[in-house]
Parts: sequence; structure tokens; C-alpha cells
Amino acid sequence: MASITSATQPLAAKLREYEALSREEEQVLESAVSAIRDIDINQDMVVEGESPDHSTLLLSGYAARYNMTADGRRQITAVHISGDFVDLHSFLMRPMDHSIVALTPCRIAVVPHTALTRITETQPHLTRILWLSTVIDGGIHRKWAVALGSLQGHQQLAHLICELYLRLKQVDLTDGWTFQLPLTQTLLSEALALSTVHTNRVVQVLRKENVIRWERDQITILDWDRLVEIAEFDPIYLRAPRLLQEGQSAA
Amino acid sequence: MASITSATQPLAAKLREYEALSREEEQVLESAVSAIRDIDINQDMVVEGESPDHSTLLLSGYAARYNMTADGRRQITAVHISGDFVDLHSFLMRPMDHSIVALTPCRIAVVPHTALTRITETQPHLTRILWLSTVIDGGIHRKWAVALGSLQGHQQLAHLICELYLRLKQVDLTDGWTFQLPLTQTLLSEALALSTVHTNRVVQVLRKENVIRWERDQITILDWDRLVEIAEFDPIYLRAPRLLQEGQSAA
DNA sequence: CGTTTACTTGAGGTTAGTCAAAGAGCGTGG
DNA sequence: CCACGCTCTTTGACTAACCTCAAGTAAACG
Repeated sequence: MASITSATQPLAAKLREYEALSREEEQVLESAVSAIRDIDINQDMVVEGESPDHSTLLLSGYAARYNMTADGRRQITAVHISGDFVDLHSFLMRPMDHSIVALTPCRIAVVPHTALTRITETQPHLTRILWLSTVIDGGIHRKWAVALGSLQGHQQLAHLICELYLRLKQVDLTDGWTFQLPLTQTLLSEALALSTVHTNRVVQVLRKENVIRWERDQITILDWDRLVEIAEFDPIYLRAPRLLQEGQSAA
Repeated sequence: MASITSATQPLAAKLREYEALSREEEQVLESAVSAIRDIDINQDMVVEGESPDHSTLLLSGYAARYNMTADGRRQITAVHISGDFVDLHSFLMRPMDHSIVALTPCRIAVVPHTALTRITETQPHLTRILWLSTVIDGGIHRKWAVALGSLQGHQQLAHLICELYLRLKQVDLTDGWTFQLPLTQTLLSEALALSTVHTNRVVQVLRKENVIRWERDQITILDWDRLVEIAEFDPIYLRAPRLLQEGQSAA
């Protein structure tokens, strides 16, 4: 199938940021994919409580990792984009302790856990890079915890925008200072742990200060330095050395 | 050195919760330790910004993972206990994006990254279990993010107590419903992201409801079911199947 | 026994939540 | 083309959770 041939390109692009991949390793990754599937918007691609026998690689679209709270609210703990191995950890940790929902129509690649086991048995270097990618996910969660604990609403929003901008740039999904953010303010409020009313006011703060523009689902960063300052953003946790230089020199 | 011989016992005990370890694997772990060190209270055992050439296994004592915020406050993102491989991920992700401080005098084992690389090249099964342990750390961070975002102060405290109780039980550091928590209320406030004043009031809520007793650095759980209810605690993320059964049947 | 550190309490202010409703954008069908 | 309904965004008024400042008490330690 032609579409499978290049399925792991966004992932490989991201992994290459961390460390060089040999041609053989890229092929091993490719051949680990057993199927390509399309997921409807608002559909769960991974469900809490289940013990999948495969992991899910997001090829295109946006997804969100979330937990439900006792009072029925939803707390989003990560936003996922092309190239993210959204539940690589389900290979090791089952059942899932959270769900992942498609925020847009998504295309995913299915990677059976048996294939991952084989990689750990024959490809130590590739294994370490995949391990690293779950470790970086953990670092992102750690940063979110810091943000949720110690930043005010508008700072949290600024932080989320900084993070997504760099991660999207990593897989070449930015257009200058503009990128797509297909989140309604209701969804955004679930990520920032704010009420929808307050989320709206917090968006207006960044707009009125001319730090960002947000129209439909397009975000444009008008003042990166100011955004970084507001967010107290330190990009080191994203482990994207190439982008750091560009990000810091940019106006 | 006699002390090295049994250094990895608490770690092995924890890993065995996840999956059986062969005798050979336990010996490989043991021989990965290059040194034992003692860390003074309040001393950093891992420092943000550094790129250590080894990982740190906590043998005894309590430690906290933290990030500094721009205004000089400290956000604790995890509490670590005996058997925790506190910076296993520094093997893959350097430099460190956070520090780890000793909350009590600690004894640690030093595991050179070269030894970990060797494990990934010769011990695929052990590698997967170590990988799993970093994945569980990530799950704990995810839970903290949910708690920081969606729980009230007294619920967060209840959640922290539930988590620590089960994790301590896993390495046999509980005494009935009592365990040691060497945190001042100031430290606790840095973990819960509350002011010290409010932290104090939140502690009083759980005390007045007769859910916990907290004297000096000893915590006693008086009503586990109620504590779980307040915390909206679901222990699945800790991946401790043996304890779950006991925990659920306990009064 | 005095000093330090940790804990506790009170009062008033700030951030964010809730409830309610009004506007804006968009698709659908008459 | 317009009217209607749907969803998303925006605004206002009031409330709750949590913060800061300030001071006082208790326990730990030399």
C-alpha cells in the first residue's frame, strides 16, 4: 500500500531531532506499521480501561489526551499532532489510564505491540530513541503540572501556544508565525483547567496586548519574545535543539 | 562491598510488582551500580541544567523533584521514596530540566549510563521493565496535572496521601495505616501549589473530618474509603495490582 | 531560657468560578 | 435569499476559593 510507505515520515522527522536514525532503522519503523485507519472527529482513538494490543501513531490531525473527573468534567493533559506516538506507552502499561480523542478527523497508523517487542529485541538504538520519546512525553506532563500549579490563566495559555508552536514547527506544520489550533474555547478551558468564561477573558488578554491573533482555528504569534516572557517559557523540555536556536533569534 | 550486594532490593521489589524478574536480571541490575553515596538533607542530588553521566537510584530516604518558577517559587512535581530510580530518564534526556532534592538524609546508588546502554543492548526484557518504570513516572505526572487542575486543595492533599501510602506499601515502608511523611507544611504547599496559609487550613479539613492523623512526620490514615472518595483516587495509574486488592478491601 | 522554625489564626484582597443572557457565525431548509 | 437553529463566543453580576499580609502560638534545640 503506497500510503504505508511514507506513514512514519512525521515520526521519523521528530525522532531525527533527537538523534540520527539509520536507513535500516527507518525501514524497521515503517515495517512495524500493520494498518492505516481514519478516525472521525470527536471519536476516541484510545479508550481508558482498555488494554490495546497495538500502539497508535498519529499521522495527521490533532488529538487530545484526557482524564474524566468525578463530577464529569474533562481534564486534557496533552495535545497531540502529526508524528506523535500517542500511546506508545500502552505497549508497556496496560490497561490505559486515560483516553485520547480526535480533535479533528485523524489518520493513524497501527503498530502492533508484537512489532514493538521485536524492536526491543533486535534494535537497541531505535529502542532507546522510542524510549526517549516516551520520556519527553513525561517531561511535557511535568511542565503542564508546573504550569497548572504556578501560572495564571493567561500565562498558561501563552505557555500552551509556545509549546504547540515549537512542536508543530518540528514536523513542519507552521507557516511563518501562523499555525492551526483546532480547539474551541471550551476544549481550551479543559486543557487550562479554567472555566469557559474565564478562558474567554484570558484569550482577550493576549489579544489586547497584541501578542497573538486568533481567528477561526488559526493562531498567529505577533510577539514571540513577549509571549515567552508571559509564559515563563523555557523550551528545553521539548528537546528540539534545532528549533531552539531559531526560536531564540526570532523577533 | 557488602552494601552494594543488596542495593537494588527496593527497586527489584518494585519492578517485580510489574513483571517477574529472573535471577540473572536482578544480578545485572546489581552489577550496574558503580557506587553508593550519602546525600545530606536539603542537598540537590540531581541539578537542573546538568548532563549527568549516570542515573540515581534512591536506596533510602525521601526526595522531591522540582522546578523553579520565574518568581522564585518552587513547584514540586513528585515525591520519591526508596526504590525509585529518580532520574533514570537522564540516561536518555539531557540536560536535566529539573532538580531533585533530598527531603531527608538519603542513600543513593549511582548507575553509570554506560551500564544502562549495555542493558539495552543485552537485556531486552529488563530494558522493557526499566522503560515501564519511566512510563509509570510519566503517568504519575499526568495524575498530578489532573489533580492540580481539577481538584480543590483538600482533595489534592488527600490524593497525595493515597498515592504515597500505596507507593510506600509497595516497598514495605508502611506500618499498618501509618507511614512517614517528612514534609513540612511549606514543602507540602510547594507540592500542592497552594500558599502555606491555605495548606494549613486544608490539612485541618482532613483532620477535623477524622480522615487522617498527622503528628510530627507520621501520617495515619483513619478512614481510607473516605480519603479515596475525597481524593477521587483511582489507583490504576500506579500499576500495583497486588496492592489494589488489599487497598480496596481495607476499611 | 532564649532563639529559631514550624504551625495556626484573622482580615481583607485577587483570581477564577457560576449563573444567566446576549451576540456572532454557520449550515440547512423553506 | 432569508429564517431558523445550532454552536461558539462574549459580557455582566455575583460568589467561592485561594492569596497576601500580619501577628500570634507551639514545639524544637542549643
